[in-house]
Amino acid sequence: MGPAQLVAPSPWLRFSLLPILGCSMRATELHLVTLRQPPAEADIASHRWLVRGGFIRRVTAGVYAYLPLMWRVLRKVEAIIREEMDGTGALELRLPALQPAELWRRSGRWDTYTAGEGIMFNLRDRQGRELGLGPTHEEVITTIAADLIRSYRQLPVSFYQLQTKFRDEIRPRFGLMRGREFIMKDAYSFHGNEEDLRCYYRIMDGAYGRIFSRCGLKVLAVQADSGAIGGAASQEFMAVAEAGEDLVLSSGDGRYAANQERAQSLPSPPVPLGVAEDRLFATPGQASIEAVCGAHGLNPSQTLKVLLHRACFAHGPHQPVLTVLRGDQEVNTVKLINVLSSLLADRGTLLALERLDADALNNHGLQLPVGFLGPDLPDHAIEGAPNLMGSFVRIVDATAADLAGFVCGANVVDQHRRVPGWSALDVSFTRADVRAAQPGDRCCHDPHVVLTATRGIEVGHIFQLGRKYSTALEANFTTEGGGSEPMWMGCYGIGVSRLAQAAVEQNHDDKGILWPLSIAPFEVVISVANGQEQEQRQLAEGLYGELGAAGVDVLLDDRPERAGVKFKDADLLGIPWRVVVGRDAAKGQIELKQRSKSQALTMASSQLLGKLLPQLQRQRQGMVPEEGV
RNA sequence: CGGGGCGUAGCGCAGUUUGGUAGCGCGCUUGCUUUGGGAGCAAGAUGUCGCAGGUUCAAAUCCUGUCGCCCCGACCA
Repeated sequence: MGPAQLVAPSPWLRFSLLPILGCSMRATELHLVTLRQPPAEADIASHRWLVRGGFIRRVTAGVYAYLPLMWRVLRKVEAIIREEMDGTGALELRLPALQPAELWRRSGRWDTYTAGEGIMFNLRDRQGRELGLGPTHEEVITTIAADLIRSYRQLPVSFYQLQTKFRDEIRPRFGLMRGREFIMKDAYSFHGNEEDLRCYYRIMDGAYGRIFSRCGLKVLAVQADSGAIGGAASQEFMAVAEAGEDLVLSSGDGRYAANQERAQSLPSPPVPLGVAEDRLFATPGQASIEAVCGAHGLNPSQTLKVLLHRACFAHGPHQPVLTVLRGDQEVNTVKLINVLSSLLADRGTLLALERLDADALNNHGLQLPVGFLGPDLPDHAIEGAPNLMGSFVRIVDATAADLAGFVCGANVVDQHRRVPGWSALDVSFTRADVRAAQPGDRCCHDPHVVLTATRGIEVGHIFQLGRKYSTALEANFTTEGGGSEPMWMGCYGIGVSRLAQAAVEQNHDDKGILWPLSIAPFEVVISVANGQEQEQRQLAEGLYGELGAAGVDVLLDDRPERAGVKFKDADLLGIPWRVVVGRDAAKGQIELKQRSKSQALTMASSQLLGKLLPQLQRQRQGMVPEEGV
């Protein structure tokens, strides 16, 4: 029979009796459900801890419920984002998630996002109208801007929203890292000229740096590919983490960092190969570069690698593509897609690029000497294949094009060929950079510096879109001179829910999460070691009231659990500061401990606020606490 | 979409090969004891064994289909 029952006979009554204490809360009211065992669904640390700590629950593949603890974290992240966005002059609004296909057809993205990548959830309503759930909002905001903005006098303007986004990911994974429904901050800016866009882009760049740093994340800003969204300059913000899905290549001198999709580097020089005359030689069963090199004492850089692809465009037949790289290089499909897109711009959007390996060729009804292909593979080799029309688009990477003599396949099984130079081959190529930069490659800006690899989680991406969408959607404004021009646009995204999980990925140990204070669900937890002791309860209640009144987000762990359980849970939840009210409560003494430290500090309870508040102030501004606490 | 794996209590799992009353640990409920790092004892509750067909006297177990989930790959502001 606890005293609580005397005060509040109905569990609902207590709400009307609650004093207003900021965002403080009692564990008995929080509906805290932690798991002792790691869930089977989770594969990476941050996912495991978020589920074990009772922050999130999976509803279906790639779709999560944010439980009250997580919601507190997300609200704090959002608050930081709002402050920084408002600081750039951006205006918050909220756009619909449900969008008409018509808008996406006007920008030309409906097919890419539904038929092509298939990333947009789409549906027909009862009248047969086609709709999509927004994976991004360029179309809607551009239409609105076109409606609102008439004159250069109204520019520039920037809108942002915090909203649920939908993407039908082929393989959702890692909890909130790659979900099919997630929270995103997206901002869109409109400008009268390109210089103004560039200027605001730099302002956003700065705001992004502050947002991530205030959220306690270690983030690398890297050059990025613009992808399906289009546009010119673009930069990604990568939270450094082993579990990250992206590979970042950066130079030790800090002057260059790029997503591997985009990264450029100097290839290693090839081992020279003098070829006196063009001749065939037998390579029985040697269908790989390694096999040929091993058997004939060659270096891979003395050979050519030939890859076949099938490019599916929105208009026109499927295009066969033949790509040549130096034997020691790998293709970068993102670069290849970009090259093909611009080369065949009249075919519309490139919907898919399928690699034609031996199996795929078989499925297309073709028998080619795979493993023995040469750059001069004749066009008639693919005649009769129902899904491949016309002649090859032939692309040669610079590394291959620059070779004087080389070894390549002879287009005959078990035959390779020594070729004295490209002039010996009677075919023409488009020269392009389609090779993947690799860690260890020399940097373009300084050949003495090599690229190193870091894995990262993309938590933000900013783009200078230019006038792609404003042109397609006729978002024009009247210029000072009285003419009419499409507006210049930028867009700026932050994966809010992903950011929160990235923070966990960067800040955990074997006991649980270590939230950065600025986004922790609570700043302080008061653990009552033994809730049956009158002195402990009273002292804890007093401190709870004081901290709450001082504007601290404090959790009072008043559950009827043993001390060990409360300590384990406090560590699991990752609350940055813990106040233990325990055996010395009768003497008015308490313990103060940081989640990240093993040492606790014993002090009189009257000293707590004086010690703690200045430290909290520092940490809220993104600084580390002083030593000795 | 290709390859692999898994669906049994709230969570983690055994049982499936060889068909025969549905189990273990944690959690949950009640009581007593305990009370500073996930307590002890005792008593208890909880399952359409993912779903639908089929085989059989009998199916968690065998067969067929189907749905869902996880991992690898492909893919991906």
